[in-house]
Amino acid sequence: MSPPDRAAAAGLRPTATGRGADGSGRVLRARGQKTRARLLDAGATVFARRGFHAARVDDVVEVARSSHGTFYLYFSSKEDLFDQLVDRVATDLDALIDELPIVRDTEEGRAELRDWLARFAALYDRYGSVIRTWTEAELSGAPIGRHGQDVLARLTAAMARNLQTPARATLHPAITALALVTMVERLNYYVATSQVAATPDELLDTLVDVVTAALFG
Amino acid sequence: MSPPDRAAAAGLRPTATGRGADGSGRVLRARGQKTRARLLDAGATVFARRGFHAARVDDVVEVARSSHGTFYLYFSSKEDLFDQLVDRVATDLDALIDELPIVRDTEEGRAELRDWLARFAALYDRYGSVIRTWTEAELSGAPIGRHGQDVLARLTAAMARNLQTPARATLHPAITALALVTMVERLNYYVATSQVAATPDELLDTLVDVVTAALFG
Amino acid sequence: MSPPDRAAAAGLRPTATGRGADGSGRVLRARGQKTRARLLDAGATVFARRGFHAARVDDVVEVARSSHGTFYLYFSSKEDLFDQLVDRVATDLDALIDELPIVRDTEEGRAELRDWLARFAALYDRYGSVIRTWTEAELSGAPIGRHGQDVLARLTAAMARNLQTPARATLHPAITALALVTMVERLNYYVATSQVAATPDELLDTLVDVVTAALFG
Amino acid sequence: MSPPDRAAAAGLRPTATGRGADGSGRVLRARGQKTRARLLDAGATVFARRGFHAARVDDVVEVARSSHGTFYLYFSSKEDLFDQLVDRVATDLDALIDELPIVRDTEEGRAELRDWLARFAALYDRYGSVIRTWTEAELSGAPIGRHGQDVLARLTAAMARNLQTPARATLHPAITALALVTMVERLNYYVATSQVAATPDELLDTLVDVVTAALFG
DNA sequence: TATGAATGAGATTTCATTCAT
DNA sequence: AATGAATGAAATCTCATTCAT
Repeated sequence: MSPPDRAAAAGLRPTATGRGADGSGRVLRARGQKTRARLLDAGATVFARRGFHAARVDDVVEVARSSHGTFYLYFSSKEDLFDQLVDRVATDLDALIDELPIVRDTEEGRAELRDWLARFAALYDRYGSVIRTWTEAELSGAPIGRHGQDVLARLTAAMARNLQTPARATLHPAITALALVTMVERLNYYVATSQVAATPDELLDTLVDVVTAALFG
Repeated sequence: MSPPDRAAAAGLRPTATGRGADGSGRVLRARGQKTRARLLDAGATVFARRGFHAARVDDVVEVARSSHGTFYLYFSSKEDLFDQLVDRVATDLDALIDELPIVRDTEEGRAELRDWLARFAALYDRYGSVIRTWTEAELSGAPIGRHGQDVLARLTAAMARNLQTPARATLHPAITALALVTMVERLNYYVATSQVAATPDELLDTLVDVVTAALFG
Repeated sequence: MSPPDRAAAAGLRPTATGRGADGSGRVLRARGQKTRARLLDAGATVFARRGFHAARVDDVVEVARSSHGTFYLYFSSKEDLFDQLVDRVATDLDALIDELPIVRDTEEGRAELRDWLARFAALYDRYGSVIRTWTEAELSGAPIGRHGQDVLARLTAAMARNLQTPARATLHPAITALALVTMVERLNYYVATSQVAATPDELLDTLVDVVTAALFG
Repeated sequence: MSPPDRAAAAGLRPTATGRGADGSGRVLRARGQKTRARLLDAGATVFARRGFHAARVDDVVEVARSSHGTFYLYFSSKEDLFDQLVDRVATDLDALIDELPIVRDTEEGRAELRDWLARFAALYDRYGSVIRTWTEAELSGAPIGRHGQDVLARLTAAMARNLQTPARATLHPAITALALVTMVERLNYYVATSQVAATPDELLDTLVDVVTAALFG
């Protein structure tokens, strides 16, 4: 009745080496790797365009110039595709989070912050679609939503380290950090989706200004 | 938290005349008014839980303890229900936008800002579900999304008036305003959905601090 | 993501009264009862013709002159339909099992046995399709298969009571009983599916003879 | 239990010449023979586990540790694989049918019957999976099913020869024979699939007893 | 005014078969 | 001789909407 989940059974979880993570055996050759990557990219594109629910597998395979059958060779469901995209983004984002600098109100400090924000913007430009979809309701309860919340929590915690200075002792660290983080995320969102007319440079300059002001006002 | 008079008024305002919104010119008696209100409330609840796409008419009528047939007596489609909810929220929000004070770095100015933010929070507590769903709707470029964008634009414009002072002339007005607005919206979102542990008071205090700092840093 | 199973949630489990067995609320009116019955009958027909796997929901709704949507209003899946049919058959069969007579080698005893076998044949004629499908492989592990095994076990146990006489003490009760039961079932199968040319009367006469001979040989 | 020489011989007999069964006239070398045998064995296993319809080529090649491409090198379709398995079994079964003894109610006669039943059990142990699947195939009226019916008819006819004695002239020969045959088949089925707890010896003893009783009761 | 029932277009998913290496 | 990859027709299932009472 319940057919063995081929993709899952085959251990297709994404790994750069193309070897299933559970060691169950299936190894993807070059061509398979390419197809899988094409489907992941297409997924990012389509989820960005329509959100998780409105996105159809049909759209994904069309963008990837593949077929339904092929899709289910690599992903056990639409949700699985999203999961794997989330994994990818979370990994990249975690790496970035580790590098969030302690903001200083100096020429150098501002340069460091600006650089980090630029890298965040680059990542957002590529995978913002997935990040935005984290927010999409109903998923919030599911493990996916949780995953997104975890990353958000780590980012906020990293930002909160900036508030452990006497200067801003009066601010509630968790809330302030979250305020700054969401501001950064949303602004990137509005710029990435062209809902506000601003150049990337203007975005960065403003963010550096506002964040610094908030921290050292 | 949610101001009762506002909510009650908003519940009926769009059809205060008792005229059905489906263009049929049908006049609603007391019982019909009540059913319609129940469906609208249920819609807000369900859209909040699942988002626009994942929300099923089935869910709405179940929450409203009504039936499919009845639903289509009051709304011509699922989208229509959402539209009417948006109308309700947009009206209330526009009224609030008109009252956004010019922020001043004085005891009195902070009190005014705090008061405004409290009223925003109250509105968000009640109708945040719909506001959040705007984001999802925006992705599809539907007229609904446009409606949301308009309100956002008006709110941002109002906030931008705060930046036309010499003090902050260096900041990009549109972006900064948008940054502050989204920060306020998102923080309310995270508090309303209990994704961050903070009391409403802490939220308000922090927002007043950060907004003031950003404007007068 | 996982939409609430409408049929299951609605408590549509079959009950003559049309009230959900779990008391969850949904009550079927006359029309609904009729449609559900039509679908169950169609299921029996189609499963008989093609077996469980080859049967398509398409076939079932066509025979019932209904639609896909309606089908899933009453059954959560093809398997659920089968489950409910099994329930129905198992209940009837259990009632019959209780009445299996102790076989006696007298005119009267043979008449009793013949009568029972006739009733079994009637039931088999109606629901043999479902009974046969119990056998269909892979189902054996699933709860469905188990259900079938249970009924078989009860029938065999009832038959085994016939062997607790000194006369046949040398026979292995469980195996002998099973041998007789399967013989009865299979013969009905071959007659019902016209794979052997025999009249119902010939079938009954032969079965009475062989069973009696086996027990009193 | 399964007589090694028989099974081994049967494994290759249909293509003992090394000629592919797909009509391509391809001549198989040792390696090809081995692969083909592995696929046939895997087919028997999988058909047993899931039945004809539920069995996927995927499962077969996985059990055979081969690939889809290879499968279609040896078999033109899933049905072809089943056909070839049926051929294999039918050949063995026909040989056995020819040896069905005329049952006599003597020590020697019982020994002969017991020996024959033991050989049947051995064959069933090995290929019962395919025999069982005949039943499923019969439902669809496919040529495969017909094949199975033919073998059954021959077996029944052979058994019917046992009834042409004055002693049992009152019994309907075809039905009685079929009754005995199906009893033998089903009992082997239940023992082979461990659905009844009985040793092969108990099975044989009981079958000899019941068959003899039925014929000479 | 209300509602249970019915519908069918459209989405997801499966799997036998073919292809390219 | 072997195989990983790709395909698409066909199946299952969902749900917004209409119908009949």
